[in-house]
Amino acid sequence: MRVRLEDVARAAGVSPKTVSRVLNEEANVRESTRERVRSVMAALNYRPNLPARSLASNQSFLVANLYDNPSPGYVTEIQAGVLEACDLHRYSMMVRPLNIEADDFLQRVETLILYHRPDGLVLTPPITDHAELLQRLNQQGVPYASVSPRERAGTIGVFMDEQQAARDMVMHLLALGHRRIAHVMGHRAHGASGWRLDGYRDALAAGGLPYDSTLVVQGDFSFASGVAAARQLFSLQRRPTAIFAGNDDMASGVIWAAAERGLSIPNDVSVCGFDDMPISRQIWPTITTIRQPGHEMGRLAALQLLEVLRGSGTGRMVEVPYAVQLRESTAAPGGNLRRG
Amino acid sequence: MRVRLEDVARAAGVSPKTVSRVLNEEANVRESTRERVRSVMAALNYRPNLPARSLASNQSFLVANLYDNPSPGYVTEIQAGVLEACDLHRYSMMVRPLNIEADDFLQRVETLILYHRPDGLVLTPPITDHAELLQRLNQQGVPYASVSPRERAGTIGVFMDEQQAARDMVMHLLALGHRRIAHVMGHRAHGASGWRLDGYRDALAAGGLPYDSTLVVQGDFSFASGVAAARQLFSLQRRPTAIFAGNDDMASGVIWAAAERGLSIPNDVSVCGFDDMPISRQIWPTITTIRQPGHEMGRLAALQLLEVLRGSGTGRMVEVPYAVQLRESTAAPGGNLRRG
DNA sequence: ATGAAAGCGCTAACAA
DNA sequence: TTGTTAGCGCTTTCAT
Repeated sequence: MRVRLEDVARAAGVSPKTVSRVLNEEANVRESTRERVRSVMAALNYRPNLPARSLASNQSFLVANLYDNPSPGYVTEIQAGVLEACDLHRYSMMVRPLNIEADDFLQRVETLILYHRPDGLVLTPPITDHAELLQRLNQQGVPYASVSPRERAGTIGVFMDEQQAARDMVMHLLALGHRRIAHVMGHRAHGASGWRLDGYRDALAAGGLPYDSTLVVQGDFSFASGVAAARQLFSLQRRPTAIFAGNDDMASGVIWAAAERGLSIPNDVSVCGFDDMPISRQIWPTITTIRQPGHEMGRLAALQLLEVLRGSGTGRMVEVPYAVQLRESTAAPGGNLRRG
Repeated sequence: MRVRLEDVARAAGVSPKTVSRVLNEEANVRESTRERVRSVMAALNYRPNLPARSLASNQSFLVANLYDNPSPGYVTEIQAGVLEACDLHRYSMMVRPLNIEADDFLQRVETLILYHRPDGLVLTPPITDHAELLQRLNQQGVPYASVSPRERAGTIGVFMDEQQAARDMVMHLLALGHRRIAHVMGHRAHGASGWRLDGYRDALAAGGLPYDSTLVVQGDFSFASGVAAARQLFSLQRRPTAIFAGNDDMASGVIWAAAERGLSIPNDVSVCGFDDMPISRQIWPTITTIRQPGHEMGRLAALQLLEVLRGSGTGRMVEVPYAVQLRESTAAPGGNLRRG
């Protein structure tokens, strides 16, 4: 038979309630008692029964990670970070892919909450910005932490200064001597698309360049949209000498379209992306991009949530640093790339 | 207050046990009663309390998906499939990245099992082949289903005829006229590496070509190992005209190394991969590969497991079909590729 | 600082 | 086919 809390209590010569106190790190236990109980737990290899705890305490010790993101690299990084934080405090994590545009999106989240009763949620973009969902969560008192939400006020979680990062990225292109710089925007539903566009505009302004709307093409963060956008840009009378894509998938699409058209990168066109996903290191040339620490962001967001769940704090909106990752896809206009 | 099973019973004019029977799809309930209870459940928007069910029935309704796989694309596909199957039967899924080579690998799985008490596991390669783990699971009576295990006998889950697929892939190269075909092997710990090598050898034999060990290079399924292997192959006195990489990540590494060396693909060298991961469509040229239906495999493996868990069957080892995906990275030796 | 009693919401075992 | 009783392993509330 499995070791129960009662067995630990008997072996330690205390009441079940005291063992429970130790288990839950509650106050009002003498330090010597606490240690004795702990050592008995270890000796008996005791593991609390999660369902029993949940039933009695009305907590599930469960964090649900909701996402609707086409990038497997991003998703798994965030997941691993959330899991690390959950493990630390012995919470479980469940993951939930969703389709934010489906008719039954809210219904599905509702069912998840009613059925699994997670103590809290970690939201990732674009779910972070679904106004109706957030409103319901607030109404129902379901705690959540957000990764890169559009609206940071009144929310806990984690963010990066994406606008500044995008600005730095484009400043790098300016510093190389580019004057005709295009931008491929991400999906409208994502806050990131706006921030990255704003950073692009900031850099142009800082460089004394006018904003030219023919150089800004709508994409949706997918590889295919990067290809389409690049085809459009390459057909322009005056081709841009550099393209800042809103993420790495689109940047790889741009590079693909360049190859299709016989353009050499970065000789004929410089290309840069955003996120530092694996693909940015796996194509030729490797992509200059912005390093976004996905694992760390998942971990920090979950930690803020857990602070609330455990009553050990209120959680904050934490900022994480980015870094410009220079690789081979950017060079001075007409610059050269070793090619064999 | 939340709706409980007792509330449903009262409203339907039956005993709690009868409601429980309906909930668990047990026999011995008159059809009319069953329907009445169901409609009351729906009317009250009743959701069973999972912890209470677990505590009373000693089941967790939880399936854990264990993996140690460097490919995010593969992992998320499998995950989504497992989740779909779990949803169907109202089981939850938790995911668990692990490091199979860590000293505490077994310890970690043990802790997971003791703490979360999943009713069953879905294993993915290479965890499927960890002899000691399998032995323990069998000892402890923890049910599991495997995706592409090395040893299929006595196991339930899902597999693909990878050897045959690899053979087909290489036969395609032979059909194009290649006679000097290299192979980059995957990680030794993965059964897939062996099957794919065997398929390569089968094809050579079928084509009447000798096996040349200088044309077979050890990799580990990573992009970097593909680069390294290709550098080695490209340095050979007599360069291969085609390279069959053990997966798409390595194939993209080969293509990267070709670009580095100024070799054109498929003009100078044909390259093909395996798995049909997103990267195979996101680089130039797109990669000829074997389509492996990850989502479907995850789904089917989980369904076999759930059959066992729900007592509705014993589960089987299911085979799924593959398909050769012809793309732009393969052509006849000296063949041509449109390049602008 | 510690303990005793009650009960969380469901299902198992048994009874009718 | 349906119902009754007991109890899963823990935490809560309240007492001491």
